[in-house]
Order: sequence, then C-alpha cells, then structure tokens
Amino acid sequence: MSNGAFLRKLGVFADLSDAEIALLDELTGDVRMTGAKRDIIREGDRPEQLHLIVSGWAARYKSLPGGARQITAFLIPGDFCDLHGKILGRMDHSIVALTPCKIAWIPSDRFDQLTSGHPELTRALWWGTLLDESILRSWVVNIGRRDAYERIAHLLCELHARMKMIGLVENDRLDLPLTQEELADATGLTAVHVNRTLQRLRADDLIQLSSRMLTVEDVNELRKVAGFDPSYLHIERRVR
Amino acid sequence: MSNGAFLRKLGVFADLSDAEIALLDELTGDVRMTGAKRDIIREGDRPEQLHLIVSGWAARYKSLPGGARQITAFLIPGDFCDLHGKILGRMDHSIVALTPCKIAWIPSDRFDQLTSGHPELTRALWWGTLLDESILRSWVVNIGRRDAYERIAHLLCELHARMKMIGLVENDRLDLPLTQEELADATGLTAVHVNRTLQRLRADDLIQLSSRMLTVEDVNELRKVAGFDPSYLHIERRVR
DNA sequence: CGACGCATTGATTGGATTCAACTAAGGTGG
DNA sequence: CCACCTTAGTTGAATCCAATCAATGCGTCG
Repeated sequence: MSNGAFLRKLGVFADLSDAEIALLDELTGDVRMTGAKRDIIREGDRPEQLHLIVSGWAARYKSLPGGARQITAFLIPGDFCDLHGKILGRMDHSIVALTPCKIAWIPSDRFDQLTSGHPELTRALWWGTLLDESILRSWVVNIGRRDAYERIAHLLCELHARMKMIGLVENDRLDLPLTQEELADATGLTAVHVNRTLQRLRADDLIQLSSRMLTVEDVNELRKVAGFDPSYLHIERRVR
Repeated sequence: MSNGAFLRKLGVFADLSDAEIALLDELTGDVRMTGAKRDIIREGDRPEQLHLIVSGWAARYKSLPGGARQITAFLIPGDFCDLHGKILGRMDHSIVALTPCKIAWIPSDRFDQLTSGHPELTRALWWGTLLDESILRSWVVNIGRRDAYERIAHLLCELHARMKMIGLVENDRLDLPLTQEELADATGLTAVHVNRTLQRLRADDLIQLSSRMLTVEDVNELRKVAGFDPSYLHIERRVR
C-alpha cells in the first residue's frame, strides 16, 4: 500500500471506518516523483493540490534576507506538506525535497468534499496538524533553551521516535539522509558546530552516524541528556 | 460583547452565519477571573473544559529540568488556550496568566456537538489553530536565525500586529504588560540581555516602552530591522 | 517604612561563529 | 580508467555575541 505510513499515523488517533479508509486510499492515487533539492512548494503559493509525502524526506524552511535559512520541520512519509496552506489560503514558507521523494498529489476539491461530509475524518486530519504544532513547540524550546549538545540529541530523539511511529526503525537503526548543514539550519547552529557536536555524541557512545544511517547506541542515555519526553508526540493511543 | 476579539479574529477567515455567531456567543456564557501568575492549565491535564481568553495576557510555556523556562506563545484576547489539548487528548505544556485574565470556560461536550454538526465552523476553528502554528514557525525562525536586536524587534512587531487585529492598538500604542524576564523566556535570551537590547531599540528611536505601555515610534523602520513580513499572520481577508 | 519585584549597570566568561584550509567520497566525461 | 570537479565532512585559530555573576537603583504595595 502506497500510503501506509499515512494511515498508520492517522490510526494512532482515529478509529476510521473501512469506508473512510477507502476514501483516503482513493485520494492518494496520483503519485509523482520529485528529485532531491527541488522545491515542492514555494512561499506565496496558493495550493490547488495537496501534497502528501509517500516516501523520502523533505523540509519546511524560510529564507532570511541575509541568505540564512531556518528549517522549521522535517517531513517524513505520512506527513502532509500543505494542509494549512489549503486552509489559510497561502503558503507562508517553502518546502524542499531533501531526498528523491514520492509525493501523492491530491486535488483540492476532493479534500473539500471530504471535510464537509465527514466530521470524524476532518478531526483526524485536524489532529495531524495539531501534532505538527506540538512538534513545533518542542523546537522552540529546543532552540531557545538548550545548548548545542542537548539540542542535537533532542532532534535525533524526535526523528528516531517519529520514524519508529511509521515503522521505519529497526534495532534503533534508521535512515537519516540529512547533511550537517541541514541539521544546522534546523537547530539554529552552524554546520561547523554541528560537526563538532556530532563528534562529541559519537565519542560519548550515544550514536553512530555515517553514510546517512543513524544508529542510536543508547536510547535511554540519549533521551536523558536531551531531556527528551516523548509524550508531546502523542504516540500512545488516545482514550476516547 | 464579551468575546468580541474572538469573533473579530474568526471573522478574518470565515463568513459565519448569524446562527453560527449565536452559537459561538452562547458558548462563552461562563466567564471567570484568574489572577496574575496563576497557572490556567498544567502540562498533563486532560481538558474537560475549553478556555478562551476574553481579556488579559497569558503565555504557553514549558519548563526544563535545569529550571529554565521557554515561552512558546503569548495569548491575547480571542485566543484559545487548549483546543489542541482537547483534540490531542493531553496538554503537553502549561499556560500561565501573565496579568489578571477574564477567561471563558466552555464545556467540552458543547464543543463536540458544534464540530460534528457545523463543518464550516469547524474549519474556522481549525483555521485558528493553523494560525497559531504559523506564528510558531515564525518563532522558530526568529530564535534560530536572528540576533537579539532583530529578535526582540520581530516579537514586538508580531504583538503590535496581533493586537491591532483585535482592535487594541491606537496610534501605534498598546498595552504590553510583559516583564523583561518574560520577554527573555520567549526569545531564548536572558533578562539582562533583553534589557540592554531594549535600550538600544529605544536609543535608535524605534520604540518607547515603559510602565507596560509600548509605543512603536517608527513601524516601518522597526519592521525593516526585524525583517518582519506580516503575511504569515494571514490578516488580509481570504479569497474563498 | 521596609521588602519585594523589576529594571539597570559593570566586569568577566564562555559557547558558538567566522574564516580558512584541507580531506574524503562520489560522479562525470574525455 | 583515471583526471577533474563537486559536495560533504573535518580541523584549527581568532573573534564575538550573549551568558553569567554580582551589585545597585527604584518604585510600589502591604
């Protein structure tokens, strides 16, 4: 199934009926490839299509006048690119593919039909955007109040947990196709400092990271130094 | 009208019918006072009531083991405290009243009725949470990639624009009842450095700030140094 | 009036940036 | 198949922005 990650993610929140699952499945019929380093969506766009990551990594980012860039989210399979763009009317940031990506294109009017007729499904999608918001809050805390060492540790914990949620972690080992520059733009650091900090994390036997594969050597210890509490990811099945 | 700010804010997005406005109006019947420095909601709560700020200022925040605190949002009249808590099931952060606040308590089941029967209203509320998310993204950029001077300038621009949206700015003058420590916890700086930076902003004739009143002396110049682009606040009426 | 919260100022320290050079790996084309 | 080029990662030295530590001013409220 092409959008398995998506259904798996929504499934954490909602008990969707077979009919609703069929509807979602039908949405993701039009899947296209995007090359690495290509913008998927640009700031200012008024989305007529919704985009859902089926495979690969992407990032939301904003560019500043001086040339600096800040990444505000990493997108992995099952994540929507532009649900908020659809509802707010205009994208206030851009999204770039970090690796080659498979992306499902969903016609905007399909989405409108869906949300006007299926309140439970609407809530499930809403839930998804609120999870994004929750992650964003953790980023503010991370960048605002943690030093580089804790900060990178925390980001790695997040990505480890999220990848696990969609079934892409085995033995605490996962694909992490991010350059040090991209990690820097996400954590508000420089690539040089990210490099030195990763070396410390490796020297302290917390992680292994090379050729785009991350192994978390000691999950508990990494979470401890990061001050990572996974509850903000709302992974446990909600009582309803 | 007690919840004028709220309706004004939603009105930016949605053309609500008189019936829908009446529904919202009825929701906000139970208004209570909360004293300054009191927590309105605590991390871990499972909201049975929704809270809407009617008057006063509040802040979302997370506390870190070391005692540090990061504020992730300022809440002003018309803002919901815990919509996401309702949908996600559990609050992943706390909310504190920064001034005495009037807060509308909304029974949770009322909200469920509302969202299951009124898709247009649901979308309007969803829109509100997506606006929060958009502001959060700008905070990540702000803290991640701007220096203290630009950073505080940007925050002041945001608060100026948001207060204007709900009609609480006159002649670029507004109530800003935040201590320098609270500004520090929001910007990822220390109170000492906030103090020095505010002095620079005053010396450069960009702002006046004393005894909880902010006057923006030169909006254009302040926005320029901050790199502030208000479009992320989605203030302009959406084409629908 | 005394105490407390908040703002202010000075001196010092330190984490992260900047600038620059260099290595390693991978891809391409002659 | 190797010379060439590009991209990503690594290392060192100097610099700087913001943090830290500490003391003082000041207003206001019980």
